[in-house]
Amino acid sequence: MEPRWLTDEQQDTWRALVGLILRLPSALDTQMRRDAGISHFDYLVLSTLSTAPERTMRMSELAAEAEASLPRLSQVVAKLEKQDWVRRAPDPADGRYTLAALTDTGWEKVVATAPGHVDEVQRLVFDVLPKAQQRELKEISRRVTRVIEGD
Amino acid sequence: MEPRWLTDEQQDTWRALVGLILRLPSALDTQMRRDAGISHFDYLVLSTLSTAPERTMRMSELAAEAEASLPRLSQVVAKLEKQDWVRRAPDPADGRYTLAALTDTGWEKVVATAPGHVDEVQRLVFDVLPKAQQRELKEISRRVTRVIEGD
DNA sequence: TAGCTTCAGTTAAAGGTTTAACTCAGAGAG
DNA sequence: CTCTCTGAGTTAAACCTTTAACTGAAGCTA
Repeated sequence: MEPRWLTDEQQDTWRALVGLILRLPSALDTQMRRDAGISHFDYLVLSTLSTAPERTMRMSELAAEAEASLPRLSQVVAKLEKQDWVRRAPDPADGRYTLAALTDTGWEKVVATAPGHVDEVQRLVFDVLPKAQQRELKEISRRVTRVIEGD
Repeated sequence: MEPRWLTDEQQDTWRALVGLILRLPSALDTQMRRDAGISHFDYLVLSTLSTAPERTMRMSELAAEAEASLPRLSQVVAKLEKQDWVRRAPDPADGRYTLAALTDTGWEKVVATAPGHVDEVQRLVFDVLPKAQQRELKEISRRVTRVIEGD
């Protein structure tokens, strides 16, 4: 069974994509650590919570939205809890779930941090891509993540 | 100075892209660990070396091609050296540089591992993207990484 | 030649992530 | 009612990555 080797064209594309997935995360991290003292993933957790009803979500829901494993989320939320940005409590409706809630100081942290983050996203991504490519990027990302989810 | 908030459309795109950059690396890692017992980054280092003249490169060159920091590369190469896949020696032409060379067993490891890797790349990326989107993906990735490099 | 500087590379420590084992609440079967 | 099963969440250990400090080779200046 002969493997399906990449064409030269595909190799170029693949190398470019690998460059992207290796560099973009660390670029986002750099900006967040420099300007807000937290990692990009910390911010993702806080900002995801900030958009939820009551600014509260179950840990497992939050993990799914933030594309994280539950152990990873658990560690990070423990850290955020020490800063008093998040608080955890068992779900009164079903003790198996844990509700994570954004505190007022956590909300303030998001508000203070969001502008620098969106500026960076604009600068790194949207400023350099014409509208048509922005549309393609959404479609491409969804198609690839859909396959991965299917596994 | 009002921050340049993302439009709804841009938010969708951004979320999709974040999903991609969080999931694709771990999907690649999963396949490599399962089928070859090494990380995707280990493979990237080995395969990059395998394409170099004499299968030999300076550490700093290799770090640049593999988009890695030098400390990270140094650790990984130390590990690969223990498996006798790579050997290091000072550059005779200039003792400040270190040459990393792929051994014969290292070459065999790449040959044995490549088919499973390319199959996975085809499956996750190229199989789900029409040619036009493949072209866009290359262009998009290059534009974004170019900005990041510029920093 | 001595001494300063620069830069490649390694090493050590701190922090983050993953994997596997464990705890515990609720649901269902007998 | 009790036993078992399932699945959410935490914890511990191994591993990996980053940051900062260190080593050592070559070049430059006096």
